[in-house]
Amino acid sequence: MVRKKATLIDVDYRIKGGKTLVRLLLKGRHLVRLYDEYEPYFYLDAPKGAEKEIMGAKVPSRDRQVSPTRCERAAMSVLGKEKEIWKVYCERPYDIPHVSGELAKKYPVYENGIPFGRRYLIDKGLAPFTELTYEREGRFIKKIISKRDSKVSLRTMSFDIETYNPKGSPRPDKDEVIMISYEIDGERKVITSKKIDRDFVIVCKDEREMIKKFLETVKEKDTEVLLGYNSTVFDLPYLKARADANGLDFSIGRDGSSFRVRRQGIRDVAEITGRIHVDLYPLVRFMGFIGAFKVSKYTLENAYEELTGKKKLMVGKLDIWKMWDDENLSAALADYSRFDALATMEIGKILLPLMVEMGRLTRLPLFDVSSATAGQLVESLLMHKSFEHRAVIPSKPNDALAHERELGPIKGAFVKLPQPGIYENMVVFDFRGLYPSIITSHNIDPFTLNPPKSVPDSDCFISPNGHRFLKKPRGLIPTVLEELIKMRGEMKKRLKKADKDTPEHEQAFARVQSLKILANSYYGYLAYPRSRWYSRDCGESVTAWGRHFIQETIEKATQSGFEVLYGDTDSIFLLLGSKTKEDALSFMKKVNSELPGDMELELEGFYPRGVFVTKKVSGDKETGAKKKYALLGEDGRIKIRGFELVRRDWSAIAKTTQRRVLEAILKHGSKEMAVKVVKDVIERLKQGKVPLEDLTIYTQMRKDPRKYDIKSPELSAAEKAIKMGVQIERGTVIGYVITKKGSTISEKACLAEYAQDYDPNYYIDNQVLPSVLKILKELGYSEDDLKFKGEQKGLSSFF
DNA sequence: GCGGACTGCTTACCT
DNA sequence: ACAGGTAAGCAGTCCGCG
Repeated sequence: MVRKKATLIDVDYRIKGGKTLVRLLLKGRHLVRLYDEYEPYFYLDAPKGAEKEIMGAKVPSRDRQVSPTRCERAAMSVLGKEKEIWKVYCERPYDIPHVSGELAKKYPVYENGIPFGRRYLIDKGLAPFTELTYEREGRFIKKIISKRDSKVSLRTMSFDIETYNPKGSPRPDKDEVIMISYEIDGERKVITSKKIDRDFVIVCKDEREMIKKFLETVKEKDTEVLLGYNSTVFDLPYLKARADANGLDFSIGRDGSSFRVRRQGIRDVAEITGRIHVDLYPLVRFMGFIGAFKVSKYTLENAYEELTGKKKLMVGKLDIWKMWDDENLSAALADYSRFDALATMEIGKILLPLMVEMGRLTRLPLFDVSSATAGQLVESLLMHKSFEHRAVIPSKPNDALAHERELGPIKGAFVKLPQPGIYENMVVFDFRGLYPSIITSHNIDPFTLNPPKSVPDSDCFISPNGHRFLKKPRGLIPTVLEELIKMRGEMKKRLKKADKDTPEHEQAFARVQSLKILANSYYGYLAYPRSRWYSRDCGESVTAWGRHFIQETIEKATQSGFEVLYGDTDSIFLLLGSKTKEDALSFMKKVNSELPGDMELELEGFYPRGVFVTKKVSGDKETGAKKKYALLGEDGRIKIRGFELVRRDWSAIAKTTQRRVLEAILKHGSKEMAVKVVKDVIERLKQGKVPLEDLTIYTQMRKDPRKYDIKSPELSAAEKAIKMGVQIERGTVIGYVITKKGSTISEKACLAEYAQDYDPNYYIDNQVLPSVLKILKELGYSEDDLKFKGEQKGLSSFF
């Protein structure tokens, strides 16, 4: 028996000799794989006398008829009630869905659909990135003695490929890989088959040797984490296809295997045995989606530039093959290729610490956490906590139930209609973590919901829509959420104390971030139709209380003599008017003294000026627009929400002009300046002086280009490009320009790369003017002033 | 035959 | 594939208009 220490990295399982062996990947000085025997099982809520019936179940599994191996009674908390149920064991993890599926026809089944590696982590109370002290015998773990947080560093390689693309997009069956760049341990190289005079270039005799060299390097460097950018969809499959074409095994795994692509939700993930493949592209998108890091475009270039603040070396994608063919330019192409590996590595350095902390927190291994959805993060932690509380983990709903849940969406938040205009001296308050604090303050949980009638109202929280929640005992979800909020508070203190640019600071930052992301996802998970802990009544109650508190606060503010301009979900915008900042703060204090539990109204800020605009409507009803405003902060910065300016599907020319108009009005209070800005831009547009990149409109194709019902400008541009050989599929963000050629806007649309000219009238009438007029209108320009009734030329004639 | 009102599809935003 | 609420563009259709 040997006592050892190592950090837990990953976990999966193998079947050997009819036994299921959990396989742990640990890192001490080196990576080691150790095994532990563990039996797969699920729970069944069947009567005491059902043993014969359970053991008698016989169903086809993967390769043969299987039955449970044994079963036993277990005392558990089942959907909020203490009772005895059956714990049913099977030989192999993949027998579980078959056997439980059969028995589910008659009795409720719990804890299904848990991947076996995770099952093991849950039952042993283990989290990735913790250091285990354990006793081992041969290749088996005998006993885990202790565990603690660990700062493990993983050998990380970034990589990227360039391909020959004379037809626009490269064709994996014909077009060669011309460069493979990578970075590991500060060594940044480009593998290529052309003699290029650069000291970082590794020259191979042909494509086959290049791929071989790359695979050897991955192996020799003992790569533990492999970072790519869109590598699941592009680099890995392309390399594999080229390896096949060259009669080469694409043996990138630690055991010499290739990679496996698995469908996860709507996207694919690529797994590599013995290494952790992290595709940063979906990760960058996910970060934006949950509001952690937001980038305006998801290209490697843009993500790198916006996340690091540095400029990336670029070449035109369509020129790559020409550069390769041109002796004078192939060195520049190598520089670019090498930069891709660097950019990928740098993005990894920003996102990986966050993934590691999120993994620790949710107990998910790095690969899983890097490819997880928000729902999986929440669910993972809840499953662990549920186990700790000896409560059965609810099963995932089947498709029929999930679809049924989707049919009745839950009523959401309240948004107050603003009165359009320009205002001075405002104060904005918002509820800190509104939904999480509502959940913890009212003990909202599927199993504290609707107690028996015999429980008096005084022992319940009653939601505005009439649902009752037991005050005691605490539900699992409020308990876990409360822990997260508390941890975040403590971690924020630690973050403040830590010196910048230290490992402590980086870790505290990543933890604060992870905790925030996670805590904010609980409400969504409760109302998510495929959630194990779905409860329509809970979800409805959270939003009902949300609407209740924001509306109550608006009433209180009005009664206290403030004019309430706007509010959305958890925020209220007040006009100070004759009142002082102190009055506002004492109002906030008063509100807080009347709020229950953890709920708190916070000062978001004071704003000397702000503007709300009119909603664009056909007809003559004029109302304010929700979710669109601009505020001038006391520090001179402008906070802009919802305007064209913050949308990627508007051209830069419209957006910068709108920004300059807002600055002229909010900062300088000058409408003359604003009008001059607009006149100048229109003049430049008319003279054809505006570069195409300022006119490009970016839109994501959210469907397969063949599956649209109607023709839109972006679809029309995409179709033209596809004809020329450009690859455009679901998810591609395309940039297009409205050109002079054609009659409808769609006909005029053309992919930016191929555009030769632009239609100034479109950019004046449909881009610049609409986006600035809605603001200028608040300065007293009347509708008629701006429209020039009867004028056929449209708005452009006004300026 | 033309413009305005309106609808449906679509995207991207706010919290 | 965590939720709902919202604005707004463009294409297409309907409707009035002697």
